[in-house]
Amino acid sequence: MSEITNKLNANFGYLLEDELITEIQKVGVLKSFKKNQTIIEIDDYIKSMPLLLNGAIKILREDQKGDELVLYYLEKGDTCAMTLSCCLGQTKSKIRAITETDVELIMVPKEKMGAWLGVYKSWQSFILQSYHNRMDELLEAVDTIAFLKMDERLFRYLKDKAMVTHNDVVFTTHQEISQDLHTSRVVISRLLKKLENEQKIQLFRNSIKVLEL
DNA sequence: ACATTAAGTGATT
DNA sequence: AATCACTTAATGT
Repeated sequence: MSEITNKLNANFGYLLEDELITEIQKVGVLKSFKKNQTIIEIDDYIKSMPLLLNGAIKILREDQKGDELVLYYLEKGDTCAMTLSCCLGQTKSKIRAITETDVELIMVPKEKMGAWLGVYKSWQSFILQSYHNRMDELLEAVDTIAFLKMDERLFRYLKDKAMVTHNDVVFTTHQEISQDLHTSRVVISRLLKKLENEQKIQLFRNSIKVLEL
C-alpha cells in the first residue's frame, strides 16, 4: 500500500469510500510546502484542488491598498472552498493561501472533482460539507470583525493560531499580527500588554505564550 | 561599537 | 482605534 493511500485513509478514510480513495491516489499528486509559503495567490487560476493531509493553512483576503485580513484556517482533512468554486466556475482566486506550518497535501486535477460529483455519493457530501464548514467559518469571521472589540479579536486570533499549530507558544511579531488583523502595531502592542496583565498570555520577543486555551 | 529590528509608552485626534 | 513621536531592549554585523 502506497504512502499516499495511507495518508488519504488516515485523513479522509472515514469520509470517502475505498474506490474513491483509490481514484484520488491514482490522479492526485502529493506535494509538500514549508512554513510561510504562499500556495495560492490572489488572481491565480486554479487548476487543481488541494486535500490537506497535515499542517495548517491561513486564508487571507486583501483590499485594494494591499492590506490583509485573515479569514480562517484550514486544517488536515479540509479542502479549500475557494478552489471549489474556482474549479467549477473557472474564475480567478479571490483569496491568498499561506502555509502556517509545514504542510502536506494532495493536488487533484480540477476535471476530476466535477466528474466525481456524479459518481461518488461520499464525494458529494464531502464537497457540500466543506462548503458548509467554510461558510460557517466565514460568518464567524464576519461576526468577529463586526461585533467584537479589537482585544477580543486579538485573543481569539492567538488562540486560533495556537490551536492550528498545536503549540501554545505562538511565534510571531506584533507587526505581523497587526497586518493579519488589519490594524496598527501600536494597538496590538498595547492590547497584548493588557492581555498579559490579565494573565491570559505571556510576552516574549518574537513569541507569545497563550495561557488560557 | 554601531545599525537594525522589535516592542513599550505618552500625547493627540 | 489610529497615528506620531520617541524610548528602550534585543539582536545582528
